[in-house]
Amino acid sequence: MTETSPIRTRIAPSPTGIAHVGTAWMSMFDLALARQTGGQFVVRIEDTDRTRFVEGAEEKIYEAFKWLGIDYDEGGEKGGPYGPYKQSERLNIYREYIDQLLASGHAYHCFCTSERLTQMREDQRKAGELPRYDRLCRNLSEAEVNEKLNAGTPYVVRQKMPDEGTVSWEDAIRGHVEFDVRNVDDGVLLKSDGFPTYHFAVVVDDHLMKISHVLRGEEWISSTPKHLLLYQAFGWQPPVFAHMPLIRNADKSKLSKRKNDVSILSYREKGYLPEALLNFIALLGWSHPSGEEFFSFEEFLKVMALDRIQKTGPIFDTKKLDWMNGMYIRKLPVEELIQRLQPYLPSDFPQDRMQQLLPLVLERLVTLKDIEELTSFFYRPIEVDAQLLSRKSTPEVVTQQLGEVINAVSPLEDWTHQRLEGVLRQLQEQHDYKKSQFFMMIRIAVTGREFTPPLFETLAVLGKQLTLERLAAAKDLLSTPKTV
RNA sequence: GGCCCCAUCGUCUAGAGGCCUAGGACGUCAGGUUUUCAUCCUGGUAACCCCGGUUCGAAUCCGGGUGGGGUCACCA
Repeated sequence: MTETSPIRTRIAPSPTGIAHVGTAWMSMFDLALARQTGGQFVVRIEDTDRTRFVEGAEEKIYEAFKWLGIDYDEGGEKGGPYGPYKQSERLNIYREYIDQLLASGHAYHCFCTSERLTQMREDQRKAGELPRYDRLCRNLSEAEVNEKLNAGTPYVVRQKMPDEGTVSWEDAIRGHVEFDVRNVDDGVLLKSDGFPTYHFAVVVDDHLMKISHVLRGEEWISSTPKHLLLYQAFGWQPPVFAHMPLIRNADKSKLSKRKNDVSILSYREKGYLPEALLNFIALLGWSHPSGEEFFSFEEFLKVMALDRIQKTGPIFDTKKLDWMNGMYIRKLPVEELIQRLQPYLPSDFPQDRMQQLLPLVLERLVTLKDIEELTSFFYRPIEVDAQLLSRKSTPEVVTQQLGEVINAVSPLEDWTHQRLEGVLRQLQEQHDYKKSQFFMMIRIAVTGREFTPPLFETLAVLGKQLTLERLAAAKDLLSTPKTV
């Protein structure tokens, strides 16, 4: 079997926008195959569409890979022995191979204008036929072709499909797949601007870069016959194809940025840990042989095998990612967590109190970014809603209770949560106050919120001075007679 | 519409003929712990698309339906 020989894989992103989670997902599998066999994982930039090129998109991809820890071997910013790894820099190479195809009769010049093609498709649509090139230029004589060429007529080069027969391959994920060539169009190989189309460039590059296994989305299945026919025309050995399922939106359509957040870097911005994201997407369409759900990227690279990849397209539902991220955060050693938290801390965050604050909110963090929202009342002025404060009682009672609380805690010498708890519980029991009302009142008075970390610890960390100030302010808030 | 791919709880999945009265995880619901939220613990809810066939036996194999998806560009 081929398992023992080194596998060379590649990811071929187009710099047309954001770094896509699908790219990272596919790359994980590519990397695993390469690592397991001592092969290489290559990054090739497919920038043959000048109209969709986005400045900076390529850099985003490298940045995303770096953040995730997806370490490729060749291409990208690293270069390598089969470069250039950017298609726009390989134009002369494609030209050379196009000429080869033209000479061998596997391709032909087409001078049809886009207007004619549009009209042709329109007519076909009206006639109920399937839209495809009518092969008008396929039988142009050499003289006719030369004449047009000499006249400088714009042209494209098309692939000459066989008239009949079938093309098939053994897909590593789907098994035997077969197409009738009569369903394959005479597609464009070289565009009029001199750039190759994806279909042509991908075949030439994969061959020249010695890619042995092509992992790509299911969306490419229907164009694989074109690619296979090109390999045949060149007399090249095609790679193993493995068509992965398509990740989907909730409505089952192909994952899109319109319906989902598919930007890798935006997950970083939102405070997700790269290891959590990686673990989460590894579980899409694949499962660990042991049934484990939590495993490191290293572990994944070791145990991944194509035969555990599902054929059905998984829906990208990040609910589980939220849960997983929280779990990963809580498993991090405190010192490391503090380091990871740094980029998400607001400028006014009291770094010197991190050791006190973190334990209070640790189990409430879903993302790293939550740290700000969860701790802000410790170091920023609060706003207390009078209505909320006396919601479960009356302003009079609350005013009185707050007074008692102030009297009870004011004398405290050691401001610890144990002492605070002792004093306040005693007060509550002494008057037989309803716990939920009494403690919630204090909570709202000193934090302005209903949901906070445990009350006594919160008070302890808040400090005596600030606690008393806020209690007094809350009391004033209610006792100040409202003038109508 | 042609061609192609696919089909297990709401979601991610286990399952490669009997171990399945279909397992796990997330979510959700209920309860416990608790001064709130969260964490944690316990329990519940919930699926093999349909119809044939093969077989002693089918979630698993075959066929047909149905459903969903992809693709039909000088985009990838």
